[in-house]
Amino acid sequence: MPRAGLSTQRVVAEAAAVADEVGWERLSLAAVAARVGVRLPSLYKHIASLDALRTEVSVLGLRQLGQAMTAAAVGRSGSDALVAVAEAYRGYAQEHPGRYAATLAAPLKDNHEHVQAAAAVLRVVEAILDGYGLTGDDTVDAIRSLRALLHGFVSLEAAGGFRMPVDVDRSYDRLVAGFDATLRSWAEGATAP
Amino acid sequence: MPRAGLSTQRVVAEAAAVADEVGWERLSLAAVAARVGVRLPSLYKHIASLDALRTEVSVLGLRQLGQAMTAAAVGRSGSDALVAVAEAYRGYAQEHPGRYAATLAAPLKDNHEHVQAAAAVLRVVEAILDGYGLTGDDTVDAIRSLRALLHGFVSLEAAGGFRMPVDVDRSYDRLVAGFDATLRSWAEGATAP
DNA sequence: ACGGCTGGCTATCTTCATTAGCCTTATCGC
DNA sequence: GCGATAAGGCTAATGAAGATAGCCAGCCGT
Repeated sequence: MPRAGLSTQRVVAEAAAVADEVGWERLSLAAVAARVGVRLPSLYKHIASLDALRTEVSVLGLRQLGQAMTAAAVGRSGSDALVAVAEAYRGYAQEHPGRYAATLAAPLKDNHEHVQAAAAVLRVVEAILDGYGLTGDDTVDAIRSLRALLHGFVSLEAAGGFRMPVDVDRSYDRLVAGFDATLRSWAEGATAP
Repeated sequence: MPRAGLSTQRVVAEAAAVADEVGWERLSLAAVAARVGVRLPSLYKHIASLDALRTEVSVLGLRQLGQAMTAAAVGRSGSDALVAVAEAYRGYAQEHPGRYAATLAAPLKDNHEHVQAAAAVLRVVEAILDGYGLTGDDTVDAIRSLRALLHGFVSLEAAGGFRMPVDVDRSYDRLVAGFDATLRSWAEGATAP
């Protein structure tokens, strides 16, 4: 019996592909095993459990999402950076819906790599908001709001929530532009008095 | 063997309770059967399948969410209505996380009741936005943006995404207030020239 | 009382995650 | 080269869960 030449990396990558194809919630060891051409129990030589595999797919997704966002942010600042990162965020979620869903679904507890990857994403967001001159709790409100905005739009879109015959790209652009204006007003309010 | 006195209504209600307690993704027939005190196959006298049950829980959630939003909106308009409905939306999601998750997860295809319930929610949102004097595609952009905002914040909060030691209520209020301002600016832009 | 529908049940099948244990293939020390 | 050893496949078996078939008791209207 020839060896399949698997590795944890490979299994995680294939699992991510399965998640992208059939949906994060339908990711199963059976599907991964079939895809890589081994019997199901063989996977246990490379992963601890289905839950562990899911966590690793989540980490992979967070890392890739962070990279995409970082790449979009370099060389830009202020509104330009905001728009570019928002675009990259949505683009990643559309290209890799399974991985994207994975980034939200995980425990985030006591997993160093997971915390690291999540922190990297957060850092990009913080860097963008730096350009708006926010202070104190305003920064936290802005981070939360931006994440809510991006995630909300992207996940509703993925769930098929936007059925009206109006350009979805345009709606997204306007949402982001509106938030840009909101951030500016927050900054003004903080520095004015 | 005494009859348990079940009904489709009852099974759906108990399934909703299970979803709220253990999470939408962990809703199982086994858990529902154990909760109502019957054997698993007995449930099939009242529901067609697990998927069908999930759809019905989804409809229940949409209806209740719509009622909560409608109740919050009556007697208010403009910013007041927006803030009140946003509060009701988040409140429902916090009280019934399983049902809330259910409202997003369903197919929405060829199920009349489901479409009806979703339309009721949409109607409340449209009614609120009416007060801002938006026109044409602006209305669609606003609907999508508002849904994205509310859903994004609420689902990130439910996923444990807001860990920083800053008041989450405040962040939500500011996000909603910021969007209120954005809507006003859209309306101005449309009527100005 | 009785015939039929209704709503429980047990038994069985399938799929999937998981564990145990075998056996072959690489690889490393000599 | 060559054998020891670890690693990476496998089959077999267990248990949970969804789904189906078919039995049988209670409740109904006549």
